[in-house]
Amino acid sequence: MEYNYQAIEDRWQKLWDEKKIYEPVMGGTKFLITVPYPYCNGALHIGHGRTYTIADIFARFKRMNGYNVLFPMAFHISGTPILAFSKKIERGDKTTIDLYKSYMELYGDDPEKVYEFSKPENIANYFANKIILDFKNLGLSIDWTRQFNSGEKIYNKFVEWQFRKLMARGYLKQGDYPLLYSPSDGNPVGEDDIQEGDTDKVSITEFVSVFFEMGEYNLLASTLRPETLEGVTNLFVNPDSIHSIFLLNGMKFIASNEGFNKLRYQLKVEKIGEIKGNEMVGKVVKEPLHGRSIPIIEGKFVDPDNASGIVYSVPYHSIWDYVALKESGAIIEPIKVIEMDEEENMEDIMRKFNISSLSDGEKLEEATKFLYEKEFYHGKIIRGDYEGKFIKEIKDKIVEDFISKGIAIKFYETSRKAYTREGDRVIVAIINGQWFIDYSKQEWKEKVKGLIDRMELKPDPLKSQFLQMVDWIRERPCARRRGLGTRLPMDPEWIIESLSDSTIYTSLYPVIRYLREIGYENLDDSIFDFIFLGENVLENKDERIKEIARNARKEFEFWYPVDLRHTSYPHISNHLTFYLFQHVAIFPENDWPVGISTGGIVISEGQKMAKSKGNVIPLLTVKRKYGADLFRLYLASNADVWYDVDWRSNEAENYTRKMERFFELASEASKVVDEPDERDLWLIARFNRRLAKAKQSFESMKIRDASIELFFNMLNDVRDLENFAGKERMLRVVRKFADKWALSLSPIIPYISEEIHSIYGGSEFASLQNYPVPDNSYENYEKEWQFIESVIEDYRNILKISQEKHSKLIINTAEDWKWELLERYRNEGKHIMKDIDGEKRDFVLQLIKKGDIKADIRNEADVLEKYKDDLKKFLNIDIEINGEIPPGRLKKAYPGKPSLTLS
RNA sequence: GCGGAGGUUGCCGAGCCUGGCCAAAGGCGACAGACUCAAGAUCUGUUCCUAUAGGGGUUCGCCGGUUCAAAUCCGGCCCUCCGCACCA
Repeated sequence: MEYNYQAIEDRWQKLWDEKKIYEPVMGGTKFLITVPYPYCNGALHIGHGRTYTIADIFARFKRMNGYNVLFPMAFHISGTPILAFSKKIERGDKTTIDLYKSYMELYGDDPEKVYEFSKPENIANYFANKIILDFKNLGLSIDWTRQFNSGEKIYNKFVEWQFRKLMARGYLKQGDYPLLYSPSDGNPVGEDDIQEGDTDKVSITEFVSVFFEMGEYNLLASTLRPETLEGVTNLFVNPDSIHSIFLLNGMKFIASNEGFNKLRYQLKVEKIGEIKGNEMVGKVVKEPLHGRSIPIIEGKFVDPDNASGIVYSVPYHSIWDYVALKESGAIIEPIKVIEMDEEENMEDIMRKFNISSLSDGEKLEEATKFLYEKEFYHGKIIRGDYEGKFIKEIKDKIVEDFISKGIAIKFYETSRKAYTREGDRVIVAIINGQWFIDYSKQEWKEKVKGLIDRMELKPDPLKSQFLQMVDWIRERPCARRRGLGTRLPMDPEWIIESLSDSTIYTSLYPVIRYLREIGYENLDDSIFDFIFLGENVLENKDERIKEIARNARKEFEFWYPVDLRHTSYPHISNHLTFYLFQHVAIFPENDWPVGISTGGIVISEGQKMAKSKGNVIPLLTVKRKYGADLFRLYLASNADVWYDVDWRSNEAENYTRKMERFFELASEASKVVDEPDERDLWLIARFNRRLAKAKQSFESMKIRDASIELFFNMLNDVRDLENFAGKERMLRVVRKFADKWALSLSPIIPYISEEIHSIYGGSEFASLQNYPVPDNSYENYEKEWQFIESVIEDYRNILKISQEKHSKLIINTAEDWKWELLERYRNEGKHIMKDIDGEKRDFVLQLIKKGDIKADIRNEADVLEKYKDDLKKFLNIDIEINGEIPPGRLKKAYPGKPSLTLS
């Protein structure tokens, strides 16, 4: 029978669907496994497929081990990307339209319907449906009856409830916060609103703008290195740029016009005049720390469009300043502020980086970075209030001090010059009243740590990574002005941000159908309190709703908490950490998560998948080209769960042949009627040994080990038997365990497993069978075979170095006295060396050196006799057992390793 | 810098926790043979060096240490990758 994966997979998928075998009802020992839901803005690629497949393999294994497994999923649509895409399509953005057309073509839909995507919910629904198809194709044992998406009204109500709880527990707060912003648009902007925003990320840089007094004015000079202020020797002002004079807190300031226009969005300032740069050059200002007078020097290199457009100069520690001063011809003695074990001299740096003038911009940048890193991590301050401190320890404190002393302000600037897709400038604005979740609360952190401590976390390092995260996590902005999602109930101007609205939604899986029954318009906090927290607060509801709620509560209590949440490691530092915090904040302790596992990502042909590289492989392509089973097997066996998988198409081709071989073996064997030859029973022993090992591997999520044992190594064993004993004999043995073999692989390759199981007369689904139990009653046959194998290996070894032609192989087993000594050695240890000598001594010495023997069978000669004909044929040489050989040769014979003589 | 992972024989990648059966699984690649008119696919064998009898030598980032014995344990050093947030 030919292996037609397409037909097999279609058939079983349909049957699973029809019989609803992955839609569990309450009862037995439950196991709830979840994976973070995907964001529905495009076709899924093989990386998404992996995370779900690993979870599915584990779910299937658990199911076959008697657990009542619930594996639900839902869809994420909150946030800005979907909205942004739909806007772009509405605007007619060609790149986006082409991208979405290509998705639609991939799925065989009419690309002209792309214009329906100008409604964001159409994007979300379209891809949610495609994801369902993709995942059904993959053979995931998901209960689709419990799906929902994060844009549903029920979901909104639920998240509102969650945030009111957070508020009541004091975990929400408001404050000011810098954001990327488009002044012409009057709105914050995200990555996808910015030109090249996805490939060249824009972040917010925090400058410190220090006040330098010039008469009644303060010049605002900006720096990224406030710790060097002690070493300031002068200011640089661009003579050609126009500067604004403005009021801030009643004081008069000067900054470049460009700088002032940014500051307007960060602080309350009022422009009262202008002054040109060259009017200031040559004047003197007072530095704020000691009131020293320093000159303003002309600096044409100063970019008025960077921060406040005025800089202060620290020639001892800044290569820019050093070179600029050198060029200006001014005679100024640098002041040293930072000391390092290995001092860097500016002249050396100039040589090292091949800098000759200010026009070497790139090299100057490079040198600046080099110097800064060195000084930041190794430099110690040697002047002023912070003398003796390391910069890395004190930098933040310095900034705070300057601000509280009233000698500086923070100035937020974009990390590079950025423009919106419409071409308008992107700057940084301070948003007032930004909402935060206050993850910095100590008591909260302690509880989370307690939880982490008792959770089952895989792989092991996950625990310390989580603990680290808990220590570091601070306030997190949790709402935005735009995007899809749930409005913040206490301040509906704000929309809850997408990572904050998806932290405890796993609790909806058990009860979503009841909530639908109740209807979103009837949902209020009391119902959620009742269902999720068991608080008895339903008095004034009508009986029907009370009844449904009581059932929901029952189902929630049954399934919750989540036994295992599996995802890829990039989620550790965000989603998973929030997931833990939020559960601790909202739910009683017995509903806190039980286990988390993280896995690697998928790379393609050795490279990270990225749209820009054009090497993203859609899930659908793989399924079509190779089939789901092959893909699953590949994922399972290519790398351990927690390492990255490298998808290589030529290896995938090789898997195709293995799959075919497996299928053909099983189906051909099913037609054989003869009983196996006793000599070949070792293969059954081998299978059972591998099965036992694989089962253990599965338990600890070592899916790779399990798949290699059961699939690849087993196929090799079968091949060995075929080569040794011929196909006919091999098939007779394979028939004996093929069904069990298929079942043992069912978690990994469920479709082919169903097919083989049915060929062998199984009337129930393989997916619902008990996982096969290893049978160790064949052990002895394997020992005998191991012995034969080692003889074959030895023979080949000798053959390699012996170049003469031979027609006969004489095999002599070890003399009895050697077996006796071996027995004594095992019982008494090396002490027996005392009272033996000569040949015996040599023998025991070898034992000590080489360790015990592999194949321990006393009747070696009988076994050899048994396999003699096979060996003859296989090695293509005449064989004699315990024949005449030169006396010295017998010395080579050891228990488990007979002497071989060629003649 | 902080935290995590890792450096293994041409490549990928097991082994390391629980030292000895480890010249080190498996795959890829390469070489040779079988099949074929031929190529491919498939199958078989070889693949650190050396040796015309199963032996010897040198290997598991580098340097030391523990041990009868170390890829595996301990100490130090060098190097690589990942995360460090408001982005799903």
